[in-house]
Amino acid sequence: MTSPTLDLLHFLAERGHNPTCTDADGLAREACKGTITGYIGFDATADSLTIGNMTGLMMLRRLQLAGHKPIVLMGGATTLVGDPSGKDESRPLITPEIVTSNIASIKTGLARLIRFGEGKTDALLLNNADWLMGKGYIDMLREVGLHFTINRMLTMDSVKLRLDREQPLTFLEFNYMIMQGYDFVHLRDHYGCTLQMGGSDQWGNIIQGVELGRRMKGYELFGITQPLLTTASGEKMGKSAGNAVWINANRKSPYDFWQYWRNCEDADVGRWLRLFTDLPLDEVKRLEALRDREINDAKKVLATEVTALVHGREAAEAAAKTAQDAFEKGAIGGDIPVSILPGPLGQVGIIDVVVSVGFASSRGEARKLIQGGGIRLNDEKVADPQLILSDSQFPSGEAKLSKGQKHIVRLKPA
RNA sequence: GGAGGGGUUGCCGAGCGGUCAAAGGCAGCAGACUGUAAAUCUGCCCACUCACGUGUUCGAAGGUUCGAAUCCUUCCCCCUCCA
Repeated sequence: MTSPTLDLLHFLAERGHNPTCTDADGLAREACKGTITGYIGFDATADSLTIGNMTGLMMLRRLQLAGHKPIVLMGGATTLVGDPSGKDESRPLITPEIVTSNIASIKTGLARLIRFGEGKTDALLLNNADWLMGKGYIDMLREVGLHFTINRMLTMDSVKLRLDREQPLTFLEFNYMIMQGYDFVHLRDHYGCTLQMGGSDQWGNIIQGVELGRRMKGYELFGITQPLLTTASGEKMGKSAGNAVWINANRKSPYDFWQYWRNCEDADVGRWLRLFTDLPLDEVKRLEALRDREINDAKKVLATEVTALVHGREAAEAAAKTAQDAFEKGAIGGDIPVSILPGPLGQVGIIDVVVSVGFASSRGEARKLIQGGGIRLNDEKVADPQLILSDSQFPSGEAKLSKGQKHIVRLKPA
């Protein structure tokens, strides 16, 4: 048995994180001393994290599983500044009030992925607003700014990208890396945190923190990054119909979340199973070896396991059952959303119904959908856009309306 | 401060007095084929209208024209080069 830390890097590698470490040997020595505390920072630009953040969350989860202590750092202060890394233009400013409420909401979505608490390896959720907001400008410059040279900062990729493209990089954003560096040192001071993880776009920021710790206090700090995830066909991971796949249930229902994973590309199943579930590796190997029609079984396992990690086992099973009923039995129930008709039977037209359930954003769009054969009522194509709904379509008190193969709604009379 | 180049429907990007609701590509939605996959092919893709059509769009406001995204004026914003 090697040291726990070699295990950590090895563990991350075998689960598909492809970690790059600033100093693997040093981190190994550090692990010999005992539990490592490691953190990842998240911006609070929205009220929920997305599955784009999930690889980071899974790294924290695995840090914890490996017997170490994770810190989830919410960027209550840094979000007000905006990280230029990996972006080719500035983001609009966001107000402190929004950031605060975003953080509160994000917290609720993390409970199942990472175990929080008071114990030795229980995770902490911190907010850098707690130490950055009250920090005086002159203090900050003298304590921290002293250790950064413009020469060095200008060599950072995040800065170079903007300069090379002759896109503006504001002084505001230019300060982001200083704040992030200071966070790392603060976490080392107060929580003994010696490891920062993140996506490869964070490499520069992490290095700055490592160097700052050494200059200010002689600390030995470490960083691990993982490459940006893309799907097998080269898309940036985590978008569905152009929208982010949110982790919080109020943003995306467990059923829709389940569907996202169920619909992944064949070529991604193995990677996703490794990264986003805790399934044993032999099981992963068995599942990813399935071919053709059978690979659907692997996708169902993937969907249920990931959904269970995020929304809980019960919600995951329910989503799986709803999907099975809907797609394999043609039944509707469970988590299929219910919509009330916008008018009385015998009067409401199908077009208005299609719009009111959200299948189309205008009546014209609804009409075109129907004309294109995209709408079905009780599994029968609606051919006539003028169709008026009547009792006969609601034999059991409700009707099934679908758009395409995957969008289903249960209709109930007003 | 001086000299130029721009701002077009989600994005990229044509158009440069009528035939422009505006080419093409991407993204998206639907159909076919399938396995709730990928690839491919087809249709749709500002709004209202069964439809003919109508109403709002091409940074903003005015103007010239029978007629403007296209020309003129002013304004706002972005970029490049020179100081």
